[in-house]
Amino acid sequence: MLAFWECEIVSKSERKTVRKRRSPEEARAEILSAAQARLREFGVGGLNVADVARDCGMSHATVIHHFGNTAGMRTALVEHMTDVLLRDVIIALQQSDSPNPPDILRQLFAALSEGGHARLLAWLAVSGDEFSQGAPHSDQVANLFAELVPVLASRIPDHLDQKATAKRIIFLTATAALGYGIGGEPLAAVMGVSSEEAQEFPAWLGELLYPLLEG
Amino acid sequence: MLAFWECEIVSKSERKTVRKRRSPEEARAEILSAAQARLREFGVGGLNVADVARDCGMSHATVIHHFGNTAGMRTALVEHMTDVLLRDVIIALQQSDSPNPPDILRQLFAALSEGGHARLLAWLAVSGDEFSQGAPHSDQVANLFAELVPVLASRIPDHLDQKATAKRIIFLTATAALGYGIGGEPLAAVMGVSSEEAQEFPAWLGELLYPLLEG
DNA sequence: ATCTTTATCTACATCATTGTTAATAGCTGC
DNA sequence: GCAGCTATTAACAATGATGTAGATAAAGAT
Repeated sequence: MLAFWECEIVSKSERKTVRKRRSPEEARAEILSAAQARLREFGVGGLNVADVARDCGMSHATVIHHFGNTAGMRTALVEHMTDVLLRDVIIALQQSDSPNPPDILRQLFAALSEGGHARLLAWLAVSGDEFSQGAPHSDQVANLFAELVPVLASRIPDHLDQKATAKRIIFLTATAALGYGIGGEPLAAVMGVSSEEAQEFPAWLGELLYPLLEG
Repeated sequence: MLAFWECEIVSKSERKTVRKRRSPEEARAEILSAAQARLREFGVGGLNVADVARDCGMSHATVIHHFGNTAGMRTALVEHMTDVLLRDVIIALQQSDSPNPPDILRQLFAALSEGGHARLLAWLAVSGDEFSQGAPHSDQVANLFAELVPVLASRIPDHLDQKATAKRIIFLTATAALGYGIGGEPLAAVMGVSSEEAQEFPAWLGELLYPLLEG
């Protein structure tokens, strides 16, 4: 049996937690990673500082220390995810160095529909202007498309409006990839389409567009 | 100048608010309408009972009285919106009584991309299982597609797998409509596509698929 | 070693949202 | 008119999330 002051001292000394001290960059990266995982698993509702902090093994005050407030954390997350999205698209377009337009389109489709990118864009579209600060880098995306259009246009038969058709093809590829990435799985399920058939879909779309790129 | 007890009586009698008494059906409809408007304008974050109630000119306790709790209101909203979505799709497919497959596809595209239906589906996809109770009526949707597939398949050339091709065409139309409804506007803006050009896109898609339906 | 910096923690204050309860008021039927 | 039903309300309670303040500890610098 201890006297009350001893109890107090002991309990206070036992409560001394070991702190894991990170560099600011490490801390931010760790937090954003956990936040992204929570977003994937629990949706928008899971994006609160307390839960994210617990996933990182830190107190929520630390999260606020690094991002200012909850909104700061969220916009930083959007910025990070759009950065990754843009990087993936750029890589996809550069990777298909064989300037074979169907290949390019397939890469574009994959880059937009995979890796949760479509879900990110859907989230941005649905979360009413709440995260538009960290929104996609319009200029870079515009440049990307501006470079892509003439590549496709040069392959399109003369009797068509080459530039307009190229834009439409890209537009179709992008919208289909978006819809595929967001609702492809449940849609396939409800249509009785097997997952193998669904996975062949991008290739089929490429073949469908091939006649337009034979010029 | 009034004595304090008179003040009290007057203030209490003046505080008697006039109540607008609705039928349960009216109240539910009014609440769901306001909730849908808030969802459109403020996104998922705007869906709390207090704000919805204020938009209806009632207290939030009334909303809870009619739906049990906040989750009840939200699932009821999802149910209502998916009902409307399904109804619109059915109407669209029946309306094109001229069994001209390109027309059918165009109607399907319009029904899925317009009226905020695409945004609803995106919302469902992003809101991690939070509202899956009120999710689309899988059976009816499956029946819908089951009826649609043979109509298209009969028009598809023999040398192709008619049923598989029909499914792919429907799949493409649906995913493109989804992506178009969700991200068509900002995508067109960043691609330098005018809104007129974007509005012609569904028709162009129909023409693109036309050769497959000439059988 | 000592100092400085700052990432981290605990504890508290604040606010928003949700849900409950008891009273009230607007209908409908008699 | 009167009575019963219930939609509606105000007020309160409870919970959770956010943000703040001061103390503390881990690292580097001197």
